[in-house]
Amino acid sequence: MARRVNATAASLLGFLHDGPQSGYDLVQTAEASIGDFWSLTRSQVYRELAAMADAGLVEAQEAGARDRRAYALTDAGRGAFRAWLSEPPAQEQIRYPLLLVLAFARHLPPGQLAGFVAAHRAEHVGRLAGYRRQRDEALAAGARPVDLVTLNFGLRYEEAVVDWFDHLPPEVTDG
Amino acid sequence: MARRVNATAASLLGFLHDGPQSGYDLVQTAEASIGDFWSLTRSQVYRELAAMADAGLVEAQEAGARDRRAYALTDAGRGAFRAWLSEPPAQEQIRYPLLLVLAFARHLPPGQLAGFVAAHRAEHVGRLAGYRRQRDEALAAGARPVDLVTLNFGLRYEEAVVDWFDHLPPEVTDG
DNA sequence: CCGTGACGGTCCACAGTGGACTGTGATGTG
DNA sequence: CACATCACAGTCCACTGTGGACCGTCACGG
Repeated sequence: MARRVNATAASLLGFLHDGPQSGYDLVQTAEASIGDFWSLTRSQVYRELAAMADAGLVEAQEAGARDRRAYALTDAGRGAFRAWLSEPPAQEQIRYPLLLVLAFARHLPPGQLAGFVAAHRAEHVGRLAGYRRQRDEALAAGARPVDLVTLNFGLRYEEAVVDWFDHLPPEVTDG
Repeated sequence: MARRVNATAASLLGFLHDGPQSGYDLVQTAEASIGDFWSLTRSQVYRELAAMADAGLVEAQEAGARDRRAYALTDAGRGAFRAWLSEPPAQEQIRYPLLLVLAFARHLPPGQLAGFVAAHRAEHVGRLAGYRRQRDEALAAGARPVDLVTLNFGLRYEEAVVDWFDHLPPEVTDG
């Protein structure tokens, strides 16, 4: 009985539906397609691939140049992926260190915060611009609404965050 | 030289500024005050307390009833906390399994998603209502804007998410 | 007086993060 | 051509984070 896979492993199985890929490829693929709301690291990918190979969910192919080793989906892997898809997804997790600092702001010398806040705001403004560009490109390429759901999440999220930054009280934004 | 503390340990040091607390207390305190954007678990709290006691950042007091053991801040702990506050906070992390499922929606039988989506929407609607109640209570109690910054983040976030849910294409919401 | 449940903590397995490190092939420049 | 450089591909480790199982202890209601 193939052990239940975790969400990260499942995402790898998902990508392998499009053909065998190496760990390195999978990191790139994942970063590009789900990286905005699902982080994963090299270490994790190789660990999961090894574990899934053990469990028969994927099959390692012959190593190519530079030890490059592609993994192919097996039927058991396809089954494990479908099983994962049918489980109710867990709630999202957010950890925001800046909010932690804000929560302890009374312990900070005044003015200390402004720089941190400005840097984070700039980061979010940049991400928002990036998402808008992505959306425009996708629409120009004829994407359907259903293709934009995850991108739209990012858009709304970043809009909300930038809006929040723009309504912070002066105690927090004045350097 | 007191080792640099991580954000979780630092938050414990922050809470201990208000007086000695046990690990159990700290879990409650943290859950109530920063739980919405900074998760931590029992295991982690006891682990960090032990490590910080080793490093001299906190001091364990005599065990009371039920092995209850309170920890008190030391000067080194106060220093480590201030050092942490002065570091630029990292970017936030979001991991949203539902988006992962949506990203792989083409592998799902139609109709499968609707239930998941509805459940998550309901959860967010509930959280939004809770935040609004909290805000109203805080305002009624005379809170200043600066006291509401983290709560406002939650409010804007949940508003954005619910709005996103309300604009999902029918392929995703129809059961 | 006893069952139940909140209190308070320990322990473990698994998952996730990030950096250090190794070696290899492609590439472009003197 | 030789060689420096850099992207590729993977390994490994320490630390951090998550969640559940488990244990004993006290308080309180029936």
